[in-house]
Amino acid sequence: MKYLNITLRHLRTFVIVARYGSFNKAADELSRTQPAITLAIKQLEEFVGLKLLERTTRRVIPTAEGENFMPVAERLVRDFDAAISDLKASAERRVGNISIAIVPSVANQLLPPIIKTFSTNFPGINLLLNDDTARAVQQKVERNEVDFGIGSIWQPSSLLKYTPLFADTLKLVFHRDHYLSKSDTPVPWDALHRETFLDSGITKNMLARQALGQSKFDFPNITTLLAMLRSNLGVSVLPSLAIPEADGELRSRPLEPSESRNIHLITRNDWTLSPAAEAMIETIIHEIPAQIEALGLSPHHNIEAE
Amino acid sequence: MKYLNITLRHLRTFVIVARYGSFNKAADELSRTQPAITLAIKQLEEFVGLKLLERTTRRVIPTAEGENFMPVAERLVRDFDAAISDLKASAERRVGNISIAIVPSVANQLLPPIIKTFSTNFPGINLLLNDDTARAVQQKVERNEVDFGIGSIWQPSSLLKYTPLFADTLKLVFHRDHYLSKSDTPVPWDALHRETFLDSGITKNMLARQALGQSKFDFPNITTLLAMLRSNLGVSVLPSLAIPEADGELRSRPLEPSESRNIHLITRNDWTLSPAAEAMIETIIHEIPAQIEALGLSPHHNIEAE
DNA sequence: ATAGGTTTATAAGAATAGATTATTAATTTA
DNA sequence: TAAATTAATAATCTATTCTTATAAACCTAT
Repeated sequence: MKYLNITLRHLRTFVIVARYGSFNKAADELSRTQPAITLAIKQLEEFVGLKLLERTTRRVIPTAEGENFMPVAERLVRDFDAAISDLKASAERRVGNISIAIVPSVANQLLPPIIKTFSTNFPGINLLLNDDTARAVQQKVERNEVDFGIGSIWQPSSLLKYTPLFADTLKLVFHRDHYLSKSDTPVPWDALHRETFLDSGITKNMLARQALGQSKFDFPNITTLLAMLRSNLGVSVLPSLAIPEADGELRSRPLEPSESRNIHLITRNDWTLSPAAEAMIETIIHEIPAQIEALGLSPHHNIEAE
Repeated sequence: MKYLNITLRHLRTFVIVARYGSFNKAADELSRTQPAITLAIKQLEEFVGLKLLERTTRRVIPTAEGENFMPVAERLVRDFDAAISDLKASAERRVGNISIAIVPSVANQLLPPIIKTFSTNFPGINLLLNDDTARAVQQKVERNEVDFGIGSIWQPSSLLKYTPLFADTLKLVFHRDHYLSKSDTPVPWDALHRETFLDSGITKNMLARQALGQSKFDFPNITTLLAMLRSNLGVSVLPSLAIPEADGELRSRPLEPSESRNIHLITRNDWTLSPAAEAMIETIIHEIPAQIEALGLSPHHNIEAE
């Protein structure tokens, strides 16, 4: 025995021996043999330089110091076990915290039922939802401010991994009094040149954008844009999720050729997700088909980056 | 790796690695090699089923769970170390409680300066002094009510260990008006037959007692006995420690042959003393010579039991 | 781009601690 | 006084936990 290391096992042994008042019973309880117990107690006593258990072949009782040390040792053992089992609990996804960055359209229309499912399945997990623009979503994931993001691709980054979730079809939106609302057939993109086009944060960075030329109006905030549309200032192109479903004033028509914004799950390449976050992602991927079905969206296509 | 046991060493390793952000630095700090650290972290992570440290070859940072676990692990390590070092501190006699059973004569005359020395050397130790008769001292030690006793031997017991400390010489005591006070030469024991002998708890159980025959007076309480002597009722034999030093009314003469009461340290055979008690005993044994010198007593002789 | 240096991971071997079996010594109980 | 129970000891074996050596991954600088 060179340099002895005292471990929790020594304390655990001590506690059990003191509790049972017997080396044999303790050995039994701990599924070890009696000499192993003798050794452990001996090591502990030698290390601290104190006799902790007074023992004859017939009786084992703690010395004064042993008596004092009992509750301390018990607490240490308990605390340790509790800490490890807490850690395991979080590994088993029973507890945890998740923060998600997400674009508002998805957050508002698609996510609520998914969150409901998730929170009944994992009641111990706290969820923090940040809605933000596609750009901010990407940045927050890059900076590790959130566990993962949901949104479209702002600028592809090698730091990030994009997992396509579904495609949000772009539609032309306008006021019900607008002349376009007379029909609901697909509108060719060219037709937009004739319209007052209201640009949004969403369309500003898209492929089809080039076809539109420069627009006079630019509303990064969706709510403002919708207000403009409601006052029939012009037309805009929006992903269907961003169009309020039950808005009596607004109408929309498909575009020709059909174009869509792909919504991705955005994670960091080099980062391991917490089990809680992983569980959330599993739920999302599992529930998405039912939701896009319900909202009449298509699965993803036209994937820009993988 | 069969069934893995997580120990504090794993937590300690984790804490250091997380703190330094480096396996190599941690290995250095812990005086182990880097692969040992890798293994320990791997074991911990496998056991709890969680990645706690996100590591590339360049950087080591805790995951969300690792971050949460850090303060917990740190506290466990700290608490453990504190508990062990407290235990060692008590082994180093810095704290403790001692209770002693002691005969009043020793307690009053011999012990005060010793206690003073002790309490300056070990300020953290509490002392409880029970004065009692020699018989009660012995009983209290037997029953483990005190850490040890100091007194004469009442009835030798195999349970107890007697360590002679010094010999308290018996003297003949009487009033200054008594005719014996005319001289101060040794008095033969035979001479006592002619005197009214006042028996005490102390002399009642002694060897020389037989020489005295049956006495008419029996005062188990020393104070009463002294009062009787002061009223010149008769003479008595007392160990010198029991004779008040500055009592103008009383006188004493040595006995011939000289007889003495041996004062012992009394401990239980089968019991380990607390370090505090052991320190006290060491002080007593160390200080006794100076004290018996000061009081003019002799070292022990005539040892009845060993 | 590439080479060099730094860092963690892996594999194999050695060292050490811990466990077990068998036995002894001691103490209580009948 | 004998039997039974219990802790201590000794010797052997097992398994964990180190170390050495090497590889793979990644950043930095030229």
